[in-house]
Amino acid sequence: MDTQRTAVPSLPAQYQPGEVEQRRYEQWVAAGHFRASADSDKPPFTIVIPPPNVTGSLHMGHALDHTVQDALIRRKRMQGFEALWLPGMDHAGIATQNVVERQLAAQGLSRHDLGREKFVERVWQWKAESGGAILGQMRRLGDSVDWERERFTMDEGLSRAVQTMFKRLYDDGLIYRAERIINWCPRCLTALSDIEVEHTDDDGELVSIRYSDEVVVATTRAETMLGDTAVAVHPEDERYRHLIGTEVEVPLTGRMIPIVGDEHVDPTFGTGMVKVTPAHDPNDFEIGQRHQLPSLTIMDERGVITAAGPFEGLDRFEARPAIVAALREDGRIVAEKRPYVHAVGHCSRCRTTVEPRLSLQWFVNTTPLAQAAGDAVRDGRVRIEPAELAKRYFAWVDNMHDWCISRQLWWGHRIPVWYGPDGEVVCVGPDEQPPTGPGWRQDEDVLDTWFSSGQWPFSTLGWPERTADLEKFYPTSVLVTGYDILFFWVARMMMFGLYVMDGKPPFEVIALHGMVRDQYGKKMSKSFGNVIDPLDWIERFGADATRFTLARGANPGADVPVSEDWCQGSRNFCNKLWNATRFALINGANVGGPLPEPAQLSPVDRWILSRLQHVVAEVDEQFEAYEFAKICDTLYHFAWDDVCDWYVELAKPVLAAGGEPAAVTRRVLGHVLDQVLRLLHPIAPFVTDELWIALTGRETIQTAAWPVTEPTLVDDAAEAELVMLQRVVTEIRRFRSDQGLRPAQRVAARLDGLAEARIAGHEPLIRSLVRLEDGGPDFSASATLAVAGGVNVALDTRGSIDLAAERARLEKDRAAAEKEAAQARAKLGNPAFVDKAPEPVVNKIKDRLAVAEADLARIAAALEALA
RNA sequence: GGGCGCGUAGCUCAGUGGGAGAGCACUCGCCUUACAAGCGAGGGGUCGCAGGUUCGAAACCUGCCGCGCCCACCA
Repeated sequence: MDTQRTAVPSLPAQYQPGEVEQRRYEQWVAAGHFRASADSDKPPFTIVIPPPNVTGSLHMGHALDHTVQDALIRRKRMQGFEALWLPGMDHAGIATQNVVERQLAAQGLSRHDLGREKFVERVWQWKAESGGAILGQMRRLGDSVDWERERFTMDEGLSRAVQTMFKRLYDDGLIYRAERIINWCPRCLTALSDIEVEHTDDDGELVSIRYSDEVVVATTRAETMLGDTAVAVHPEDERYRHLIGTEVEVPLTGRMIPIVGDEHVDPTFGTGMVKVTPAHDPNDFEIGQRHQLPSLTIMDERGVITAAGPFEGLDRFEARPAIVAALREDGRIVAEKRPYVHAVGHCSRCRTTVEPRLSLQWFVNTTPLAQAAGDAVRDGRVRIEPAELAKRYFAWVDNMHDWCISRQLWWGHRIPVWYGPDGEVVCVGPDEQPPTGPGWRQDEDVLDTWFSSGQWPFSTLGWPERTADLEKFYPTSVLVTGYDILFFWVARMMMFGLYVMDGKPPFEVIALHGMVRDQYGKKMSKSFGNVIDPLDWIERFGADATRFTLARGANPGADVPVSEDWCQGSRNFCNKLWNATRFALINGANVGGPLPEPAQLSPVDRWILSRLQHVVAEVDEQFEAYEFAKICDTLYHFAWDDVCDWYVELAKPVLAAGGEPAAVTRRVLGHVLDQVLRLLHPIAPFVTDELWIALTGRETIQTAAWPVTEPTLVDDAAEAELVMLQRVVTEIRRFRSDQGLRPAQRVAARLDGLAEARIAGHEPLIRSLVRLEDGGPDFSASATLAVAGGVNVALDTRGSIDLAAERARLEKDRAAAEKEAAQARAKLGNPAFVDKAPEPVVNKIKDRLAVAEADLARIAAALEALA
């Protein structure tokens, strides 16, 4: 049995993660453990990383996202899958361009000073510097990504995918160019899609302006009146119906505009009259369309008034008060309300107030694509975890507006459309030559960054080519990301994937996690000063502790609160594993060969092996349900409570006694630790690998098989026996604690009733754990303690027992038992309960009553013995 | 304005119809030869409020109060 015993390496008493982590990670990469091959016979398991913004650095949210993905990948790898975790980064068009523009601004330059070509070159330079930092952070986290497949959304291959996708959508009539009111950022000087606009409730000022005696309109944006081309009223509004078809003069401009009737107007709001500015408001634009109103653009792309007159050249926010002042002077202002809180859109990248602007842009007609994206989830081909979040997904895809994809930026994929001298428009595919000749020019704009990241699950695998990778690894298995980009990114990938991959959705499961928050549930923000850098934790507590802390808080779809205290707890847990393994090594734990025959196993061995089977089954279920918090909880308690606090403590006397029982225990201990380390490896890869190698002498835990349950090892009797043993031990310890008996102090005692409690065989163990010694033949008790399961302990402490304290304790226990018994009797005395409750429930109550009554009897006997 | 969700121990959260749980924090006692980043014991909750359904509600229904998030073109 001891032949495979490993040499005892000298592990230090405390786990030092820093040294271990760097050494191990380089070994893992060098050994090629993270590489996946399309040629493999193993079934594929694929995750593509949500590509981080190339200019950013990884924050706690990434650490959470990566921990979850790495855990899934590592487990599948151990389960024998060809597991591919594909890394990469996103060029993040507008965000990246803004960063570089800010750098230029610090030198007093603008992108126009450099010109398009030089500017883009400059962004590539910045990408090279910044991207490297992210890759380094991923290594520190322990991400087992296939580095040979790292991709970037602006790579040649991915750019080819973008062009192919554009061309295909264009040819199918799903991409079109139109003049529309779009969200415009006057600072970034580009169009924004709906999702790039964030609404906040801002203070404004609502003024009512008298256009004529009968016409009074309200507005928060007085400056737009320079572009008014109508006033609208509800067609059914009795007050104003007679005005429809007449004209009114716009103050300050002298322009005559018609009054039209339009259903959009809410007669109950304000005066029930609306000024209509088709070029500067999306609603007004629609009203304009319906009534063939002209659109008067009164502002340039920077938000500066261009309408001729006294306000020309003023910024929109200067023009507003100036116009209000001028109107007031004219006596045109009839009412003012301020502050007036209303929703205002801001550029999500720079916070500038968005200006609705009439302009010519490219759009994707999302109607058929969004329909398919919704159906794939509705019909179960794609599962959203947690399922409740599917409602949000549907709310989005079922109400999707057409997607504005052109951006007036330089950093990104240029729109592959050429315009000819005679108004020709040619969309050019990746293998086609763009038209040449005088007068031809390419569209200046680039595509929305989500247009390329939306193709990530297949473009990274080689699409549009039908590569071996694409065949093997698409569709991907699970997409792990925060619920915050369910709309931005996930819905786009669904639309594109279904569209070009023969209706195959890009992933089987969408596993959503929440946002990382601080220990009070507050959002982490720089201004609040509660941001935690994952690298700081990795350095102080280790990557495993950081990962465990995040995973431990990760309930599906829910936000994840973290704090340094909790990370410290995780670090302590890693150290606990470390020391448990140290104990095992010192005591010659054996990890080779089959487990001993059942007949050789002690009840304690059978108990821990049985518990292990439950744990393996639970962890598997929890993994399948993405219940990371529960995985951590299960393993934490099994490793710490069952293995360390009970099994190891119970094993000590056995190991000390030596002989065959000790050999059996060494084998069981080795097995249990081996399995626990495997189960924990996906979450805490470093410490488990280090310990497993020390324990087994083998190369790495990464390729060790994932534990499977062994039903023959489930042993209910042994579990019941240990529960009783634990209760008795705990009760005796409580007595010792209550009595202030020093842990080292031995007490003479006689244990009565162990046979009735079916733990007679454990008497030596119990005595050893709670330091009770045999009183010998002339034993005479000075006190009696009633403990669980019919066990009484007769003690002789030579007069040092505080009888009053013990009596008080027993009285308290009796009160509790009486309450319990009374409750049970009341239930059983209720005919409705006995009649209607299911039988197991009734039996349970009967059992409970029996136990309570037995407890009462024991307590009474003990009290009598005290007296 | 529309939609979704939450309110359980001091803090953060599990628990979805039958004995109120975990981690951290707290109290007491211990350096018991794996671990003081540890060991043992303990205290602490009318499960937001009010009704209802049920033999039985923290859980299911209704209303109210409080909080959060997402979406949104009421000037």
